Amino acid sequence: MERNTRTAPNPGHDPAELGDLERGILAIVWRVGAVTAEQVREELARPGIGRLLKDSTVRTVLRRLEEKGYLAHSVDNRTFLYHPAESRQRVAGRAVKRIVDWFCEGSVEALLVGMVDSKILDRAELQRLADRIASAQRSIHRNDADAGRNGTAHPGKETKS
Amino acid sequence: MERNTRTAPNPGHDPAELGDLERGILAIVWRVGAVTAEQVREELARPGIGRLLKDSTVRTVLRRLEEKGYLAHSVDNRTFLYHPAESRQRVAGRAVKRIVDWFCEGSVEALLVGMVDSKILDRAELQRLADRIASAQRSIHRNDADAGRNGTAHPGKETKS
DNA sequence: TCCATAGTGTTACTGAATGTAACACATCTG
DNA sequence: CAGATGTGTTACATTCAGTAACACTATGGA
Repeated sequence: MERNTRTAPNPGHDPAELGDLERGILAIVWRVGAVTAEQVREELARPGIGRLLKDSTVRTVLRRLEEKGYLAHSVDNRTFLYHPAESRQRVAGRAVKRIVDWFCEGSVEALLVGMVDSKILDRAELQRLADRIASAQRSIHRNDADAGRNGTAHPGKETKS
Repeated sequence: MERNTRTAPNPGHDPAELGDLERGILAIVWRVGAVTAEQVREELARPGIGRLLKDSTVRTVLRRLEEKGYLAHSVDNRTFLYHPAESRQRVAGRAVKRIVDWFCEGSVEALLVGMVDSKILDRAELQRLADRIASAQRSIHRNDADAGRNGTAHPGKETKS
């Protein structure tokens, strides 16, 4: 029982419903790649942003993130090794889709207009973006076929006892 | 005292922290333009999506939305007339900025890549987007100067008693 | 063999945000 | 003046995220 790297119980969870700590921990996992609860705990403590959290706190959040489908874990010699179940970009993409659906009636174009309008994107940047879309598309094309999906599906390392 | 069309107490509120009902009501206000609590109530009841809410419920949510800076109201003959304090696009823009900052390290490009990656945007659409950015920019340029910011700052109609 | 250590599983408490609404108060109108 | 209409205030239940304690279980060394 208990096969490692189990499937996420709830894929496609709404990323807007992540709290600050959850987001922070997710960021760490994305950055580091595969972490233990202890590592996460240390990472969190580093910049003095937050005091050192209790071990159980970190583990609770990690578990919740797994339940929500953001993380998966494998068991490396009795220790949980959490790793991303989805790439950051994928999560971001879904989050933005929701926003576009809710507030822009599904029009990505309208969204970009809104971003410029609210000074989030200036026209120069938008132009740069347009210029680069072609190359981005090429890169996407590559990723379409190989395992390059940043962070999705970690290569095995399962040394289950 | 109590000048009408008061200033939003909390502009720039995080749009991710809106509940379903709040979002729904906001959508109605954006669609209709300026509404009374009663109108909102009727609109909400229409598709049978939710049962008819009590009047006080709707008013509470409207008030909260105003507190959060999404709506403003003017008093038309003793009746509150709520109207958008910010355009949908602007709100969407802010929401997306947060997401980009959190999940894409500020790179809108990475976001677009992620959207394609998670099938939210297909390459054809992205291409169309690129093709249209120039014209969108022209349109933005126009909006830069005139009052065209969809939904922001409603023209007066204040018939305060 | 037996215990200390390292890790996990389970359960819980608190505060904030939302959905939902009752009730009291004010004002216009017939 | 009474009723209708509309606002102000207050409240309660739920849900979620932050935070953590405590119990349980292998594993490795004395």
